Amino acid sequence: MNTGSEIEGGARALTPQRQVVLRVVRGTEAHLTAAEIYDAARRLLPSISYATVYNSLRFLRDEGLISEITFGNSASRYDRETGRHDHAVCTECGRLTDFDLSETAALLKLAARRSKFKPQSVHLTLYGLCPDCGAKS
Amino acid sequence: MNTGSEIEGGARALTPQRQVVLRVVRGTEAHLTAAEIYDAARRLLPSISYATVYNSLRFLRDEGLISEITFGNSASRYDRETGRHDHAVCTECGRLTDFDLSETAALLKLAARRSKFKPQSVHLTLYGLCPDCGAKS
DNA sequence: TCATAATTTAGAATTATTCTAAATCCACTT
DNA sequence: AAGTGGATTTAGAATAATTCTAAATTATGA
Repeated sequence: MNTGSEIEGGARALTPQRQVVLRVVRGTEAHLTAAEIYDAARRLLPSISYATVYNSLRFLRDEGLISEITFGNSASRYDRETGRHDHAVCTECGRLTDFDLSETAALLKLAARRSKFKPQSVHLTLYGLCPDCGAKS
Repeated sequence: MNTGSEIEGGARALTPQRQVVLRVVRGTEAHLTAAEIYDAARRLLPSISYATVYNSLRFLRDEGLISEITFGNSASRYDRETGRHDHAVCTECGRLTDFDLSETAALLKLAARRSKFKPQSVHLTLYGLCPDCGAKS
C-alpha cells in the first residue's frame, strides 16, 4: 500500500549511500557539484561509486530533500535549500548566492497569465558582480 | 584604435560563416540548439564546420547580436531576442517560451540590495505546464 | 608581394552525465 | 535456514555537448 508519499516500506529507501550524500549536501551552505559531493562522500563511505552519487542525488532531488541548480552548461550544483528562493550569479567568477525576494513569488500569477502556462514555481536570477569581483572593478 | 565597441577594423569581423549562423538564428522564433543551427547553416553554406558554428555563436553572443539560453543540463539554445525578457519552461515537455514582464525589471534594485551584487540584469523563469501539456492533465 | 593576424576546418579531447550488466543486499516466504 | 524477487550498488562503457588543437586558409595592410 504505497500511498505515494514519503520514504517507506520496500522501495525508495534511504540507504546508507543516500544518507551519506544527503549528509554532504546538508553539511554546507555552498552549492557543490556532483564531483565535489563524490569526493566528500568517499571520505565518509570509501566504497561509494560515482554512479551511486548521481543516483542518490537524483533520488534525493525527486524526494524533495535537496534541490538541483543548473546554470550555464557547467556541472549541476546541489543545494540543501529546498524552499522557493532566488539566485544571484556572478558574471565574472561564477559565484552563486541564494537569497529570497518575497516579491518574486507575487509575480507567479502575472507570469502565468502572460505566458499562458499553468504555473508551478517562479525563480528570479540576478546576473551581476559579486561583492569580491565588484570591489576589483 | 579599437574603441572596444561594435564590429570594425581588423579583428572581429562578421565573416560569411558568422553571417550564415546569424541568419539562421534570426530566421526563426524558435530557440535552436547548436546542432540544429549547424544543420540549417550547412544548407546555406555546406562547407561550414561544427566548430565554426560554435565559434560563431560565441562571437555573436559576445557582440550582443543573439542571446544564449541555458536550462537544465541539456544543450544551450540560441535566441534572436536580445532584449531583456523572461522565460517559461514546461516541466513536462521542456518547451520554452519568451515573454516580458515589466515588473521583473523593477526587481533588479531590490535583488541587488538583498544579494549585495552589483546588478547587470535580471531574469524571471516560470516553471509550469505549457498550454498543450496543461490541457492533457 | 610579403608578413601578420584572424578565422576556419577536421578531428581529437574533455567534461558531465547516463547507461549497462553483473553483483549484492534485503525483506519475505516456505 | 534456504530460496525468491525486487531494489540498489558497482565499475566501467557509452553518450552528448562543448572546447581544444594544429594545420590550412583567408584577409589586411605596410
